[in-house]
Amino acid sequence: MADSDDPKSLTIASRQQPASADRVPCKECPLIHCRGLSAPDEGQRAWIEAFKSSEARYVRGEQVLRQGVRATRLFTVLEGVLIRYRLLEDGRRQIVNFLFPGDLVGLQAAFEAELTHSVEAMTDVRLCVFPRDRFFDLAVSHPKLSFDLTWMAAREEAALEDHLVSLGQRNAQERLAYLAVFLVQRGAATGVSREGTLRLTVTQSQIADMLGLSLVHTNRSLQALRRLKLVDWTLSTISVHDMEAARSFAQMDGDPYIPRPYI
Amino acid sequence: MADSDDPKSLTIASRQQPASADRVPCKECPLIHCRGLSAPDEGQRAWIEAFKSSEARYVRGEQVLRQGVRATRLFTVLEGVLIRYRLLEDGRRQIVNFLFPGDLVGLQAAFEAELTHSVEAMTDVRLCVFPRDRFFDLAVSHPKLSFDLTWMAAREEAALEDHLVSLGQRNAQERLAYLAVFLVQRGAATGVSREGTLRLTVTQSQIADMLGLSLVHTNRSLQALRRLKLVDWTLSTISVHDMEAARSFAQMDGDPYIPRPYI
DNA sequence: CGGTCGCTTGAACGATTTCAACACATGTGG
DNA sequence: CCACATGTGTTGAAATCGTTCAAGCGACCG
Repeated sequence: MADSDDPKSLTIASRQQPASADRVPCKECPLIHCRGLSAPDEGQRAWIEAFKSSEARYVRGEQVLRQGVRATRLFTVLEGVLIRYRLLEDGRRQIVNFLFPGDLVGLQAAFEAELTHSVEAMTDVRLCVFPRDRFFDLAVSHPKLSFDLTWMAAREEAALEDHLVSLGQRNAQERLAYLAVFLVQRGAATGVSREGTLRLTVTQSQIADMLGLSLVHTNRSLQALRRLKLVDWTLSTISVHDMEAARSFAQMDGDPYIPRPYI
Repeated sequence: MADSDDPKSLTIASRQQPASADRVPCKECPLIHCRGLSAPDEGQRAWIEAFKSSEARYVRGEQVLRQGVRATRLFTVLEGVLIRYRLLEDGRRQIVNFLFPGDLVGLQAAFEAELTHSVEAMTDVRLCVFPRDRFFDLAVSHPKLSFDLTWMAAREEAALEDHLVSLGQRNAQERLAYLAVFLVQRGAATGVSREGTLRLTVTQSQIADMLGLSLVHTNRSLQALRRLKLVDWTLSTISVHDMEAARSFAQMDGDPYIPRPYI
């Protein structure tokens, strides 16, 4: 495989060929019905269909993109959840964000830049694959798509801003509450889960690496939130019993439900 | 002024009308000669010229955009430095990023979203003003510009990712070293300063609010870095004596000098 | 001159990390 | 089947990093 996004995982998974056998036509894109996503119209979907080169699948734990390489493809999440993280040389890891259906994966690749982060599947995932080389055609041929692309980049930037505020200003319990609410709401908006609860396997070690906390302190703070009856976060399930209480505990403002465009 | 980006500052500055009297033609854009910036070609500059509605000036301390409002204009930095920050309800402040010449200000405004942050001038600044309403024309009429726009959004996202890693994984001294290097290099790339030193007035309180540290601890860590002869950061000047040493102290990787497009 | 701003210092306190151990479930090879 | 390793969560105790409170200093300004 000449491609640099070799899906060999550092952690768990055994090697697995992305099976691009079946392929969902964009006209029947399952994401159309997500209330958190605003679908492109039929004409756009036809055009996207032509742009899309294939579909890829990865199992939980596999790496989709690796930090430091120049990838030749970009992706869109069709199904499943992934994380995006950066490793420092001494092994410290910062999880930068979670990726849900409709999200763009590896936008940096479009600019021929070295990736500054890796991407790993948190669940089994299906991705739409787009070739980098024809990426520039997008802007030329279909301005609305290009506009949406900028929109998506801006939206991701806003999410990172939120996380930044969290790491900079909130203490451990507030960060946890914030992240729980963030994930549950993103899950609900993208059809991964129903309101208030998200079934997703996240280890405490991953939570710690997202929030810049030690594993031990993450564990204790999680217990504290459970006692407060604000958030109950287990290995397989995140539940926020009282969304409003949790939001105000974490000092979250702003509308949770702005529908996002996707490609 | 019907516009919601009223430049009345919460902090210092007295009210000042943006004087759009003189206006630099884009063909003679002073940023052309910045080695850190890759200028649009002549054709593009002509088109940008038409898109640009005016120029605005703000003095140090003035607010350019205010969190929570829907702005009708977006800006580009022609000269000077600004900060972008978010306030929490209880008064905590997180500075999200610094803005240098060539940077886009208020991209969120383009999508009719409420701004999630405020923007304030750190020095006297000159901004190019673009109307939000004609923004969509950009994508339609000139794909390359639209492409650059996405590029800029992606670049800003990458910067936030860097800051996020800093807040999540680095201790106080490392964060300070990282920020100093970041600012000095951005300054050098955009012609604000010469290599190794940046003349820019930043209070320790602002540094603290950027790095998620208390004022007192910021002060002590700054002194420690001075004793280590890594970074000497005073109210008016940031100097990094040994760039390589500072970079490795802060565990920074990746190329500092990727030329950025601007508009 | 009083007042504000930015910086500095000391000391006590508290949040978070680190070290170390153990419990529990799962999977694997002998 | 057991023995063993591995991944995840939990707990206790000590150490460290960072915060908070409180005070003082010099510069600048009206």
